[in-house]
Amino acid sequence: MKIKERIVLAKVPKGTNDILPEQIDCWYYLENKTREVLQNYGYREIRTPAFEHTELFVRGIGETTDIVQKEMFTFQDRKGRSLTLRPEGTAPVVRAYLEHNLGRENPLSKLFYIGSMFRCEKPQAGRYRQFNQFGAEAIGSPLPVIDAEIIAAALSIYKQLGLTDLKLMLNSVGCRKCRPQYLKALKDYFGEKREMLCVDCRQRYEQNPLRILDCKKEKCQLVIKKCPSIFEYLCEDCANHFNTLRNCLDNIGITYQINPLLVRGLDYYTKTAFEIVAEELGAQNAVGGGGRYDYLVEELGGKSTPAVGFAAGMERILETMLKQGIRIPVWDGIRVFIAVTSQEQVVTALSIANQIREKGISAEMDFLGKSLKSQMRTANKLQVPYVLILGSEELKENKVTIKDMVNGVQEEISLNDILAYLKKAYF
RNA sequence: GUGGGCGUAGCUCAGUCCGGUUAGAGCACUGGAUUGUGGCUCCAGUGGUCGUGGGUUCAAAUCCCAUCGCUCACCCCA
Repeated sequence: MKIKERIVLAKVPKGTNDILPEQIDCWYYLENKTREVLQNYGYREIRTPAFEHTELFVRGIGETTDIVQKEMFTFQDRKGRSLTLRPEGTAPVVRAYLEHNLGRENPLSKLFYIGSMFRCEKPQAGRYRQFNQFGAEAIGSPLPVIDAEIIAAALSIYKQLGLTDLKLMLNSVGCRKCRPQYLKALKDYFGEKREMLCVDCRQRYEQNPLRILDCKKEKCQLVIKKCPSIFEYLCEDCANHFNTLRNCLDNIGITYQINPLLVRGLDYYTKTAFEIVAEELGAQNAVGGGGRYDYLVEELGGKSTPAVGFAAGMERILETMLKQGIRIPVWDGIRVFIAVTSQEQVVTALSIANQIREKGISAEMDFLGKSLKSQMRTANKLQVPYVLILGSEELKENKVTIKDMVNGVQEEISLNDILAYLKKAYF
């Protein structure tokens, strides 16, 4: 094959990554801890397809959101139906909840997922086109105590992973009743000062004034600083919800920072909105976030059902773990290497290797016809604690040499004693 | 979509400013250092159209133009 062709063929698409064997232990560790913690909190795993009908996301996430407007991987199937690779996990979970009537079995469904999400953005640090998230959704309860629980579950995962110095940011974005009034107040406020806002914010002013609060531009910040606070406009229900949530969090020892400017990019949030940030990460510093979405189930065709959820970015978590120097347990590696002194013994070697493997001990041998010296080098590179050396002399007497690679000592043992010897070494 | 930085061996990079032997180093990889034995050391070897295309020149990794890729930031998010 020509070099030029190889350059294109042997290259991942932009914004995607291979996870190589040397990195896989991190992923196992993260996934296992996540499952463990979420199951302890009573959440059950659900797996939904990697793609859905486009309409699900348009309706669920919101037409005016950046995700829907410019970040979705949308394509047509052969019959012209529009499908989209899932850009987030909540809408698919709610879809599955409705499709399988999970609410009928159980008035409260506690579900979690782990999987890849897809967004067609320009990649940068901590942002990829295919990335992995885990998340949890509690569908069916309007009570603030479930908000507190799901926040606690998220924080517990980070804690179990050994992460420190994470900040929980908390806000309420109101509901159908009170948010329109706040939006009107924002419009009134920003309307007078429109000249001082950036181009993007003038656009946001028309589409979704709440988003202006998120703008990081200095001149906008000056205006935002003095804008009306959401907390002056929350209705009684929302205010009570928020206060009770705070009370719950205080009581279980979770510290948080109230940030009235915290606005999430998905339209479905109501009442509680939160974000968990790690300062190490720089520009893309959110390792997780979530909130309540009391209208989403209804929006997707179900009956009115309150719900709350969160999602976390797994690449960002691993990145933070790396920056915080957290050690991750790795695979033990191969325990026994079977070396041969000549090719006549390879079949015997294969047979012995399989016997060892069937007892649950990992074993490896040479498949390249290498010299004994070179096999020993391979064994050493694998950091194998024991090497079995099959020599013609010993085999005549049904014996093999077993070498302890740590202290370099070797002895001859009978073929029948191999398993007993290894078992003694490992159990 | 907008801007900045960077593309030389599998990896980390030197060489580029100021054009001039056959493009280098370390690590990694392969083999060897007396019969069938790893690590340390020593020796040798494999590996590069210097991202790609064009231009200037007697001569280009080096200068100019274009293009692609990577990366960081903005926007937004995980």
